[in-house]
Amino acid sequence: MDYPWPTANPLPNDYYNNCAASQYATFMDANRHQSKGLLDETCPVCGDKVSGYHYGLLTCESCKGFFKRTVQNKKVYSCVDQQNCPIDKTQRKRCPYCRFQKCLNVGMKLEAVRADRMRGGRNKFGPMYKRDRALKQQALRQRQHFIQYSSSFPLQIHPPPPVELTPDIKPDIKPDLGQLCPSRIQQSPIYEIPHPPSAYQEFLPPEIHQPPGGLHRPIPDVIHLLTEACCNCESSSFFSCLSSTIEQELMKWVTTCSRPIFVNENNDLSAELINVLCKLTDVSLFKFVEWARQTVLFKELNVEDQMKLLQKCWSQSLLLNFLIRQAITDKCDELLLVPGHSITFDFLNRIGLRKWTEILWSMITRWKSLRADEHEIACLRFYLLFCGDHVTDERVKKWRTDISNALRDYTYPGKFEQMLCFLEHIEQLAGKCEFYLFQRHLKGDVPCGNNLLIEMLHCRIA
DNA sequence: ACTCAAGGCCAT
DNA sequence: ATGGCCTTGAGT
Repeated sequence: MDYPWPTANPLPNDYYNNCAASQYATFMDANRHQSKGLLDETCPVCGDKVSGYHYGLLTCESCKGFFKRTVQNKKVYSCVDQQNCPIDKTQRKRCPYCRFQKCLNVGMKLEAVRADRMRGGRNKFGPMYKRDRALKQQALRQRQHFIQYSSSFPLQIHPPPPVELTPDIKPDIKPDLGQLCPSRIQQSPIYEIPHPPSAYQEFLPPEIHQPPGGLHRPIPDVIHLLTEACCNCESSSFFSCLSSTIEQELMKWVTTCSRPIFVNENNDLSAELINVLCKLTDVSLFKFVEWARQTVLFKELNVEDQMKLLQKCWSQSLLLNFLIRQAITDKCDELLLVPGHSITFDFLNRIGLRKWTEILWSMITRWKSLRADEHEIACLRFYLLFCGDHVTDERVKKWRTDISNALRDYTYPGKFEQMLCFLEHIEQLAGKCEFYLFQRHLKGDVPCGNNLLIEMLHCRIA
């Protein structure tokens, strides 16, 4: 059926029509209405108070009436301006053309207006409303869980302090990754590398004193198995895929923004930077899940158990992978992005990320001091992988015990405890990062495209 | 019997 | 034309 009114839509129609519609509504909802009930929300068209589900989504009473009148009476509007009039509670009457366009753009459904004008009853959207409600409730519960989860940790990742880019640096950020750490910045006398960092000491595991080498015991069979499974998880193909994607994303970002914005007006990571970081995380996450699902032991589990384990460990595993990669590089004053591309800590400090730099630097330093070999790293990877609770398969608990026993037997006395201690710190930091990302997600800073990442943020099990 | 998303009514 | 409130009726 053809409609005479505008149907311009910034997203493909099927984006709204499929189940994505309710997910989108939930996502938008979660952004706008963090701690309120379903009806304490704002209309996606004009921002007025929502009165219920109307024509596909939660809207206010007036936009419901407006949409109904427009469709029923087949009204044709025109815009006297540029067809981009602002629509809010006070100005919604000004331009019906733009108001109706916005109704369509947010996903109000023409087909929910009845041609026969029959009153009462239910339509085909009933199940969608139900599903949407359930998703909102789930999001609300998870958000509350995150808040509890977060408050149980003493450390907070606060926004970094404001650090102005010095005028001589700004024009030098060119669309070339090599330019991210130009030698002039590295040699700048103005900023000191936080060496050693003063903050976040309480966050660190104790100093590790490595005894002389040669204290490892024979390698248990289980460790051989795990080491073999890990040897290709950061293989060249795996890493080059990740590397080129990261490079492309960074390049795209640096070339798109005439001057990259790293922190926003609140001195928090800018939405643009979060956007890039989320894309990188999403790719890393995807690769990690891909590796886990085909790896020894894990692949024997049913999908439900696999999901539970991945939901529990994904952020910790990504952080551990990051630390492992970082330890490979010799430079102690640089953050390795991908092979061949690094950013100096000094540069990160300059762009306002000092607090983040300090945390990462501390973790990297302590990880390096652990001097874990490939067998120990494999054990830690799998130990994290099998740390999830509420798994139906009894073998998971046994595998976890076997791994920790094997690691204890293999390492020299005391190192096993140090490693577990380090994993606890990884868990804390990963939890903080996850919570921070979830908050940014609620603010709408995590782009919809990061499907796996968003799914993980939403599916965190209490 | 109750819910709630449709359409209808009518003061503004 | 708008928008707050009312009526309706299939689904639960």
